[in-house]
Amino acid sequence: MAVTIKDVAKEAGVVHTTVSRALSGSPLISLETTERIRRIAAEMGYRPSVAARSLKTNRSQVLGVIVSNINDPYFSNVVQGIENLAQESGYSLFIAASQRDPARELSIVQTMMEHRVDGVIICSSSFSAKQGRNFTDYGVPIVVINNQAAEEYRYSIYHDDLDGSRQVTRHLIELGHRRIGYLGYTPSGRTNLDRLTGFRYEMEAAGLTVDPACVHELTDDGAFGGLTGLEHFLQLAERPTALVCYNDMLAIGVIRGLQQAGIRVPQEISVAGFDNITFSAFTNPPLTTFDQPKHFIGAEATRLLLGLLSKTPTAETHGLENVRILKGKLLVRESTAAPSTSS
Amino acid sequence: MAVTIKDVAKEAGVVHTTVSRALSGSPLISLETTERIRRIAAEMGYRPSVAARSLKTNRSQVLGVIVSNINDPYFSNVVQGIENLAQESGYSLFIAASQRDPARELSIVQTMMEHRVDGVIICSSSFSAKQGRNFTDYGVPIVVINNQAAEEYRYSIYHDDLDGSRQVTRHLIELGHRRIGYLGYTPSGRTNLDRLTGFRYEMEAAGLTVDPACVHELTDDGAFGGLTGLEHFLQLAERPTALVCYNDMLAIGVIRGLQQAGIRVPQEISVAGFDNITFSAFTNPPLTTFDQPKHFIGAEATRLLLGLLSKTPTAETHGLENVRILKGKLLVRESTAAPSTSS
DNA sequence: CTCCGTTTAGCACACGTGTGCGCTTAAGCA
DNA sequence: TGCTTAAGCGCACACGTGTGCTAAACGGAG
Repeated sequence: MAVTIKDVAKEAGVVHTTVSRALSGSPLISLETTERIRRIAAEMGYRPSVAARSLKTNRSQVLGVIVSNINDPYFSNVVQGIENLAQESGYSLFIAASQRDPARELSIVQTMMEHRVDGVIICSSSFSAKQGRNFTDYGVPIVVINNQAAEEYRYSIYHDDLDGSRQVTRHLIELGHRRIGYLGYTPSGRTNLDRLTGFRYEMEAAGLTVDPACVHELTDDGAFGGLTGLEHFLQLAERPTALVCYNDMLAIGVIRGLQQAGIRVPQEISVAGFDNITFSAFTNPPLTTFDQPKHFIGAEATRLLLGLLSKTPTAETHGLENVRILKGKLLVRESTAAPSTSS
Repeated sequence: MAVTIKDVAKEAGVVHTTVSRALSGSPLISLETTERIRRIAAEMGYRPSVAARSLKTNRSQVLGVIVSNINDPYFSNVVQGIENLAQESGYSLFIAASQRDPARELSIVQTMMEHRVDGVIICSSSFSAKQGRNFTDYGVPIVVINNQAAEEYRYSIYHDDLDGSRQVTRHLIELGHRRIGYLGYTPSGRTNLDRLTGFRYEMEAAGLTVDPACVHELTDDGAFGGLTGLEHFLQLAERPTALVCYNDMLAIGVIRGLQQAGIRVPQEISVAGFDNITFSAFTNPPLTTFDQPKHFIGAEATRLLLGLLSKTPTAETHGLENVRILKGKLLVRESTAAPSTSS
């Protein structure tokens, strides 16, 4: 079908071996022959078959990327970071969405194994560690991003959610809020836990108590989750004057819900998000949030993975940081303000 | 490294061909042998090498997906539709972002050719037709989604932008608007042109003239583009009372800009978007837009491509629709209303 | 008991590429 | 001229899988 190395060889009047060496720049072939063969190969539009090559070399030049959901502004930012670096380095990307469905996770792992991906980046907080083990058992290196099963994996990139959540909470406290609520999302596991812990930590540090009724957790992320989550807080006899949300999508839903209820943000209630997705700069009012370096996280994960690949499997991976924790920064916009004095 | 078909054969005490036939369910092998071999293969955790297989069969079980930008809510919706169907059908996805950069487009095409993808879905309005020809020249089928170079490709899925834009415009006219502006995005080519044409068509049908100053086009999409685009309209001596935006992202930027300028939406000016991305239900006010069936578009493109693959290349592709035009529906929310009587 | 048909499994080769090793040719030197 | 050496290139094989053809085993019929 396509033009092979043998076709090029025939055209150049040499054997395919010589072509192979010429294209890879082997010193065994004279410079002029190399030049000539390369020219002919280019003219014929020769493209090596990765399939055949990977059969010999055991390298597919493909990285697997597993996300929960492609259609999520947070992940697509991270994936873009991965893609940029991978493409520069000559790697292609298999992207698959697990949808947090175990059957689908299994299917993804099997397919990626069959394709002999060189490495995997798991960018899904809830991906089962058992499935991950399938990769490592076969010598396929894995880097995880913000995964809940921290200890199960050797190489990982994390965002310092605890620190971030503390900064957000402290910001609200410094504005004068005393009764602050937290709206969480349990399926993300550790990530949610860290953010909740940061919230609690800072509240206690300020000598404030956290009313159990002021911590509400959902199993639905996304803006619609924010709408339903808000109802809980509105029903409270004593409403909080500020809300810390697990992520921006929830916060966006909360703000929308408050507007529908005729409650002004931030005059009557302050709302803070987390992640800084593109849209959070365009809500009304613009959302105060914590800017997570999403693109950079993706790039760092890729860099770590490529580093693992360049070493021989047996060599000591000394010098590579196995776990990196990245920090973001607080982004104060207009959805947070001092509480009204009347309360 | 991994367990091969020969390892299984040795374990089962047969030759590798027998294993190959047993796994593919060939009638040449007795039922009991087949069962036994399958059990052993499963126990050993055997996973066939797609690389080796595709060498023989010339099928890689991989589809290439090319988008302009992964980090775009419109595309990620479409890609999710593609991914769902592809995974069901046992295909994996190579996803690459062109970033509207010709050098990067070339690199993507070459890489995908090297991996011998079975088919390609181009979901980037501006992808160069010259690059596309590279695929078809080598017999790799292509399906394009909303591409600007309609005629260059044989198989394509389109959204009826002309119809959609007419519906949006008519909606505004019926509300009583007479002076309506259009904010476009030229790099998307045909898509933008269709939406502009639909706008003009409906204006003329209502006997309204389109002031050239009321048509403004950008080379930057995204919400920030909306902010800068709005400035043009605010500087006009006679401002339009309604704005039709090329997409939701622009509209979101426009709404934000209007709020910053202290102009009320929709009381003083109505704003409409296009695409119905998730976020447009959560702007303030919620955005009137045209709901494009993004997920379905992706699924249809995949279905078309899989259909092409199931036929032999020489067979007549009779019965397959080469071009499908899908329709969406108008979604009236709260960012549009009758113009104030004072104007 | 032999012959033939049927079922089952093995042999050999091919796909496109990379690599160790050996062969040919020319040049250098005595 | 004959020998050594190096340069340049080809031969053969391997990677893991699929397929056409062939060989063996078995059973039934004459």
